[in-house]
Amino acid sequence: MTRNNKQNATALKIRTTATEMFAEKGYDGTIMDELTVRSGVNKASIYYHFQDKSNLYEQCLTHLFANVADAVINATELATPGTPKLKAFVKTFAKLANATPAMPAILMREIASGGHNMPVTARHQMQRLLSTLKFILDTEDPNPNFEPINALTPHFMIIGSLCFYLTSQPMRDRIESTEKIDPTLEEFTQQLIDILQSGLIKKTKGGLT
Amino acid sequence: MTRNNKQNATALKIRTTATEMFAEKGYDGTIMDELTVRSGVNKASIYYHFQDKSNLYEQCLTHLFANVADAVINATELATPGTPKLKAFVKTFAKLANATPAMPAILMREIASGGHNMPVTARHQMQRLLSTLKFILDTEDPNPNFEPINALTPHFMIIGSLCFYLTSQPMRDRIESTEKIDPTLEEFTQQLIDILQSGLIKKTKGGLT
DNA sequence: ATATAGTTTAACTATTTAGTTAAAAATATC
DNA sequence: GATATTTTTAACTAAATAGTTAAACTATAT
Repeated sequence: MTRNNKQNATALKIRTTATEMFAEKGYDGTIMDELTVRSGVNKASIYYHFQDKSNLYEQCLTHLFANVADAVINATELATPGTPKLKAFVKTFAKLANATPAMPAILMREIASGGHNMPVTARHQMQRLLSTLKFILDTEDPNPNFEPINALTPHFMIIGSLCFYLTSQPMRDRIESTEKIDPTLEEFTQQLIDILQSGLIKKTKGGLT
Repeated sequence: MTRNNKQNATALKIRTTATEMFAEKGYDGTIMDELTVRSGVNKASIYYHFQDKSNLYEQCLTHLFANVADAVINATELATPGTPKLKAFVKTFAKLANATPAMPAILMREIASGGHNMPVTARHQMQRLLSTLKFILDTEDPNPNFEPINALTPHFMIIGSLCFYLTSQPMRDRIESTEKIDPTLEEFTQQLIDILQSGLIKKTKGGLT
């Protein structure tokens, strides 16, 4: 293992563990001494690689959100006529959020606190996602005739519901004792897609009051 | 002002300010000394009325969530044939969450951290909301023929999207410089209702893939 | 008016926590 | 393989923060 690899390994270990902890306990709830224990990296090493806690947080968030938007946007662009873009959008976001549970947790905390500690880069990624959804709904391809609508509503219906579903899973698991009634992520995602597609598509007969 | 009134006034002032702060900064981000400044109540008075920070937090959350479920459930029960229950559910929750912005913020933080510091009473209120929505979708009155679906999906579509919309408002206000494109809460709520009603209603022709 | 219980106050204490230091160890460069 | 550079280490410091104390104040009942 070369020095560069080792440096990368240490810094990566710090960032990975820190991201987990920030997601679990929030910025203020994350204690640097606990990070040294959980990461197995000495405190001064942390401060060597990342100048201070706030910088560490910033780097964690930047890395965390960096690939999400790319992956989702990429997946929607690859969507073939047989695979509607909206479906690709939802499915890819769901898959990524599930694989990286720190992302929805930190996103929820950050939004709840007005995004005051959210790095601009991270915020930009979320805005890119919204723009992409807006484009999908406007160009209505390959699904014809989406009703004109402000994209913010379906956007938050997707992001919001999936973040709530995923982050509430441990809580729900603790509650349900007798019957296992909750939908799986796949079921949840499919229902979400179905409702959105039926709800967004141009209707000949008007909806209910 | 009697002594009892004064006691109530002080305790109420503490709880109100603390709830605001917990919503803004989270549990660990809320500093007791800052609470004394913002509430104008001496520190020892806080510890007199509430034994410690964790107890104060518990009481804040209990009070915060206590009336939300009641109000929403009450509104759905009062829904007349002309006012669908689903619409009443969404509109009432939206109204309450908007009037009490601490509620969605704290809910998001708590769910993000696995609900480990959420008082059972507060959690029960959220479960009551879910049960109510489940009942609405099952009894399909006065809207006929809701497609059988696990209520968790529309539940999180409602709660999740509204929490995201409301708590992200300060963040969005900071960004948008040129054009004011975001929907108002009323518009957002109406779109949400429309999509859900169209998406949940029993379809003769099957939806898209 | 006074005794009593409830309430508020300013100053204090103990602990936790972010961040530092200087030396040792590992690694690269010559 | 000696020398310079980067990285890691344990012990330390300064500041922030939760919680305490004992005295002063207030309202109410006797």
